[in-house]
Amino acid sequence: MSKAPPPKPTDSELEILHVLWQHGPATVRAVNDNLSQRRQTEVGYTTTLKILQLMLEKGLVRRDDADRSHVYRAAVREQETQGLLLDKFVDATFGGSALKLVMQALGSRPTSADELAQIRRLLNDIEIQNSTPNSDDDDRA
Amino acid sequence: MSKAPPPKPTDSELEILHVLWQHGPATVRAVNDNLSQRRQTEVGYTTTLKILQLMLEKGLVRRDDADRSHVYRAAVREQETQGLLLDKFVDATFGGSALKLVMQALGSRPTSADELAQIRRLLNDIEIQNSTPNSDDDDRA
DNA sequence: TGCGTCCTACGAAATAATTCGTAGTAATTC
DNA sequence: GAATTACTACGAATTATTTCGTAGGACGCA
Repeated sequence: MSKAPPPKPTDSELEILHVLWQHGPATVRAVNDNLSQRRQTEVGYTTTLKILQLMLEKGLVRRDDADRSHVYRAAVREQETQGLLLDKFVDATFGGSALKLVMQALGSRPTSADELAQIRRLLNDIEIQNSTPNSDDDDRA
Repeated sequence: MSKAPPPKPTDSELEILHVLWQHGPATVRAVNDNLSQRRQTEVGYTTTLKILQLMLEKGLVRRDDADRSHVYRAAVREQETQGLLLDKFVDATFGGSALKLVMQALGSRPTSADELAQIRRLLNDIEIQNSTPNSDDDDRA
């Protein structure tokens, strides 16, 4: 058996992950500065430190403590984490229907022509994949 | 000044809202039975009662206490609530980009041809709306 | 009327998340 | 080498959420 997968990050943890995903490995100081910037309010240094320590225990980040200033980096991938959170959110909010979510997301907010075009391209790709099953992803009828 | 808008429901509150949206006004007993069904585990009656009472204070539900068994009903609309939650979720998880969310939702899970068709129809509707503003949804230029 | 049942109200425990203060220690500087 | 600064570890207060126990009142019925 392998180790337990990292749990769903909390809001604060997710904010820190965004920083790490965007900037790569960083010290507590760097993360904290970045965090303070993107919020209205300052964040206490030890607050950021504490959360990073908890994230380390949960397996959400790894750290290099060779130097005195430890360097943290994300241990989970952005897409995978977003996918995990999305699954939970779809279940909780839209009863598991990704379709409803997409309809709501597109229907209740302005969407530019460019964005619509991107989505159309994606739909085309998906339909091609659906209709031309490859050896990897078979569709037994 | 008007009254404060109802806050974002918590997970448990959202679960109860789903029951009320689906079944209409209901007693605590009815909500609790329904809740116990859709979970693996039983829910304590007073747990449901308590949450409904808190939801009443927050303005998420209204109640008719004319009879001994009070009857609760949702005070917030399903679509609006989902929209509110979706906004927060998009901000927290996808940095505010609804496009990324949609791409992730469609790209990383199986989507049936029927669903894809529905989305295409929606895209068409949106593009028509974008290009032909009507009198109802004004176009002062 | 008295008993059992169902209901609401309320207090409070348990857990989780967020925040920060303090202490100790290593590095830096004069 | 003494003082200042920077960093980690840790404890703890605070707040929110979820959960349930208990008390008290109303109802129904024999």
